[in-house]
Amino acid sequence: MKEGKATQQANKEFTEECEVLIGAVGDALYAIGGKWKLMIIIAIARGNNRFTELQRRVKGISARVLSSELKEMELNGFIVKKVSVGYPVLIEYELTPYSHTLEKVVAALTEWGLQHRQKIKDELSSAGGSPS
Amino acid sequence: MKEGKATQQANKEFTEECEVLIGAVGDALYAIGGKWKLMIIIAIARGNNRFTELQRRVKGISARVLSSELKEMELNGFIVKKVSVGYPVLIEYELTPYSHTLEKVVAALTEWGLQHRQKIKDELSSAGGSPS
DNA sequence: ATTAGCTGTTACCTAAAGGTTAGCGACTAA
DNA sequence: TTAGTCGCTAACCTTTAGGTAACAGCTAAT
Repeated sequence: MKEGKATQQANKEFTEECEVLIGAVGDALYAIGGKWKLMIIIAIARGNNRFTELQRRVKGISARVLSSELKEMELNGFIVKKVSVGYPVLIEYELTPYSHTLEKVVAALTEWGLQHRQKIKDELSSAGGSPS
Repeated sequence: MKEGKATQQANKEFTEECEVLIGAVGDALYAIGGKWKLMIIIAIARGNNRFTELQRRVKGISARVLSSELKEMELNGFIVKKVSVGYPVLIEYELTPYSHTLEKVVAALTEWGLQHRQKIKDELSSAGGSPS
């Protein structure tokens, strides 16, 4: 059970680093967690700027939830709502520069999601592919 | 409103790509979403392999939730539970190779989380730093 | 005149996630 | 003997995310 002082010190730093990292993912998940926010960001980034467009693109989201997510995301500085007072009134949602800081996160998550789906598919087809 | 055929084709591919991406993040969030899973993975990766250790490291998690998360993560192939039948019985959780595929995701998320926390802190101190 | 699209809001409800408290069985240390 | 650690589990409860349905005011098309 004995540890030298150097080892103890190393452990302590390791532990602290660990807590910082855990805190950081906690913050990140708090801000962009949930089922929809990242999907909405992807959709807007891909040129879907209008409410109904988003509703169609983000499969399964309801108007109520889309509306409340957009509001929250605007409040938190991820998107801006632009109202063109032309005719008819045109409402568009756009990403702020801040939401572009999420690019790496989105990229990592989509990449992982793609290979994860592939893995699940492979497992299913090898396990239950041709049942007796 | 007119679009050439080439433009329409480009739009269609863009749209499809968008749906694939949205589907992928959806899958990813389904598998590793929620408040705790990534935190637990970080903690285990940092050498916290035992139940009580994890409970202490992942601040705020309850025994009930930790237990059920560990079970689910074992089921989904992210961790393994090792029982050493020595004395006393020693139970350790370890990451599988598969959970290491999450490294990029974890890295991106922690990096973003760190700068996000910094941003929030800056906003607070400049907005409410020295009220009259 | 009716229908449909656009951009939401409101009220209501369900399901899932997660928190709280308590305790068990086996052990150890004071 | 008492108190504490470890690795949970059960029962119960609260909170929150999210779904459903209806409707609103406006315009455009049939």
